[in-house]
Amino acid sequence: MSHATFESDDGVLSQDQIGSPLMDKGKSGGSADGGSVLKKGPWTSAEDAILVDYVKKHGEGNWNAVQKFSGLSRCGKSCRLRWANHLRPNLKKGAFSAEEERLIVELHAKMGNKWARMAAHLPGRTDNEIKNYWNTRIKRRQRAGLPLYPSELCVQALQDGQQGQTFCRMTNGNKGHHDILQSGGYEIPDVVFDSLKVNHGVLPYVPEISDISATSLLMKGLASSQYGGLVPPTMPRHKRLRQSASFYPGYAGIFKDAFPSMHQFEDDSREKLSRSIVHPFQMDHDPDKNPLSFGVVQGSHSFSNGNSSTSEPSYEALKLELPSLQYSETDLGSWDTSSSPPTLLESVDNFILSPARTGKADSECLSPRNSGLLDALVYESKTMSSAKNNSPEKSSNSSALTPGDISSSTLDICKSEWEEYGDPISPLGHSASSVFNSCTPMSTSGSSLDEQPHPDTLTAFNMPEPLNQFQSPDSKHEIPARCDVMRPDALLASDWFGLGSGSLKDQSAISDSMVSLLGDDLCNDYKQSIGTCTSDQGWRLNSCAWNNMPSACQMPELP
DNA sequence: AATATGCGCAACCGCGCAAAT
DNA sequence: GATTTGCGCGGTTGCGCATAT
Repeated sequence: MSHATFESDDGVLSQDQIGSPLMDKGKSGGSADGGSVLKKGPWTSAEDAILVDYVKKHGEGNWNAVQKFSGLSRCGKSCRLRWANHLRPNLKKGAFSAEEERLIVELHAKMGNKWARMAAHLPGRTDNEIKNYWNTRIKRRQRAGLPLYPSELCVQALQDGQQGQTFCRMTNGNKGHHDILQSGGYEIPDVVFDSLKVNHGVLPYVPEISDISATSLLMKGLASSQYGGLVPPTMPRHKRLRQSASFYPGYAGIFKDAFPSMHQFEDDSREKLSRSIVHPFQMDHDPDKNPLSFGVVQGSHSFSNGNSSTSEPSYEALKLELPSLQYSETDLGSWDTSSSPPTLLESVDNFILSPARTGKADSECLSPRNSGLLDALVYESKTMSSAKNNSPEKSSNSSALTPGDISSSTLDICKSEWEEYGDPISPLGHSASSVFNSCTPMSTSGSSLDEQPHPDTLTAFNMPEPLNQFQSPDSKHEIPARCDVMRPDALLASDWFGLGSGSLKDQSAISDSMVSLLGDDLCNDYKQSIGTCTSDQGWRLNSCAWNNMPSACQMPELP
C-alpha cells in the first residue's frame, strides 16, 4: 500500500477519531517526525498494509523507524503491537481451542501473568490474546463461582510430571500442595523460577517448583492492582499502611517510619521470634543466615519432602515469577531479593497482618478473582451445604469445635470480617457473602479433621503442607493443615508452630513480639479480638475470636 | 423500541530493562 | 558512569456488540 493511499485513509480516520478519547488524550500523539501527529486508535487496513510492507522490506524491529520510512503516523510501539498482535504471519485467529485453553490454564498456573512467556508456548497466539482470554476467564469463572484452575490440572500434572518435582510437587502424599499454591485463596500458581531450572515434564515449560512464599504470594496478590487492589478504601489508614508494608518486603523504611515499633521489633523481637518460632523447628534462627526462617516464608516447599534438614533456604526462591496473584511487577521487584535477602523482620512482617488486617485481607484472600487453582472451591461448592449444616451454636463454642465447626466458622469469620468493615461489597462488587459462598476455599467439607484433606482442597488459610509435615513429622497427630501463616493469631493460637499450649514461654515471647510488632494499641485490639495469653492455659482465645478465626487458625484439641 | 448493562477485544499507557551513545 | 534509545511486558482503558430491562 502506498504512502499516498495511507494518507488518504488517514485523513478519513482522523475525522473518525476526532471525538476519540485516545486522540483527545494526545499524550503521545505529539510530533514525532516533522511535526506530524501520531495517530492513535484503531488501525485501518491501509495502515496495516503499510506496516506489513515495511516489515517485509526491513524486517521486524526498529519500530521507531517505521514512521520515518513508511510515513505511517504511528509510533513505534503501536506498530510493534499491531504487527505482533495482528499482522505477523502464522497468527491464529478466533477462539482458543480446548487444548489451548487447557494449556493456558496450566501455563498460568505455572507462570502467573507472564503472558509473553505463555504465548511462546502457544504458537500463533499473542500475549495480548492470552491476557485477554485470561482476564475474561477470570470474570467468567468468577461469575460462575468456579475456580480458575480445574482440579484435573493438578491431577494431571501429578500423573504426567515427575512426582514431587513438577507442577504439584507439593502435593505429596495426602497433603495439598495447593495449600500453598492457593494460599490465601489467591490464585497462587506454582512459581516459576527462571533462575533455577526449567521444564520438568508436564508442560513444555514447567519449571521446577522451588520454594515459594505463600505469604509473599499472598502479599502480592493482595497488592494486586489489576484486581482492584487489596486494601479496600474503607480500611482504616493504619491498617492499609500495615498491609501495604507487609505487601512490600522492600517497604522496610517506610514501614518503619510509620511504625517505629517495628524497629523495636527488629531489634528486640527478632531474637524472640527466632527463638520462639524458628528454633522449635531447629532451624537456623540466625536471621542473617536464615532470613526466611519463618517457616512458611522460607521455602515451604523445602519442607514438602519432609526433610527440612536438606532444605537450604533458597534465596533464589525469592526470585519468583509473578504468580497469578496479579500483583504488580514492581511489587515483585521487592521480592527479587537475590542480592539482598529479606531480613527476618521482613519475613515476619509478612505475618504481621495484624488482626486489623485479617478482615479485609483475608477476605481478599478469598476473592474469587484470585481463586486460581482453587479447586477447593469446587470441592467446597459441592460440600458447602454440608458445611452450612454445622450449626452456629457449635461454632459459637470456643474450644469444642468439631471439624465441621471449623469449616463453618471459617465461613463465619470471613463474612463477619467483611461486615465488620462495613464494606459489604467486595472490590469486585461481590457481596462478601457471595464471595464466600461461592468461592471460599476453606471448607473442610465437614469432613473430619483426621480426614486427609482433599488433594485439591486448598484453603485460604491452609497451612502450607510442608509446614504441616514439619510440625508433625510422624503425622500421627496431624493437625489440620489449616493455619493462616499470614496471621499472627494463627501462630499464637495454633499449635502449629509447635508452641501449643505447653509452650507458654514461647507464646509469651511471641506475645511480646506482637506487642512490638503491632504496637500497644493495636496489640490491645489484637488481644481483645484474639485472646489473651494466660499463665495456666496458654493462649485463651476469646470465644468470639475463636469463632471468627478461620479454621485454619483454630487449634484443634490435642489428643 | 429505547435504554442500560455487561462483555470481549483491540489498543494504549506506563514502566522497566538492556543496549547504545 | 550517565543519558538516551529501543523494545517488551503487564495493566488498563475504551469501543463496539450483545443481551437484559
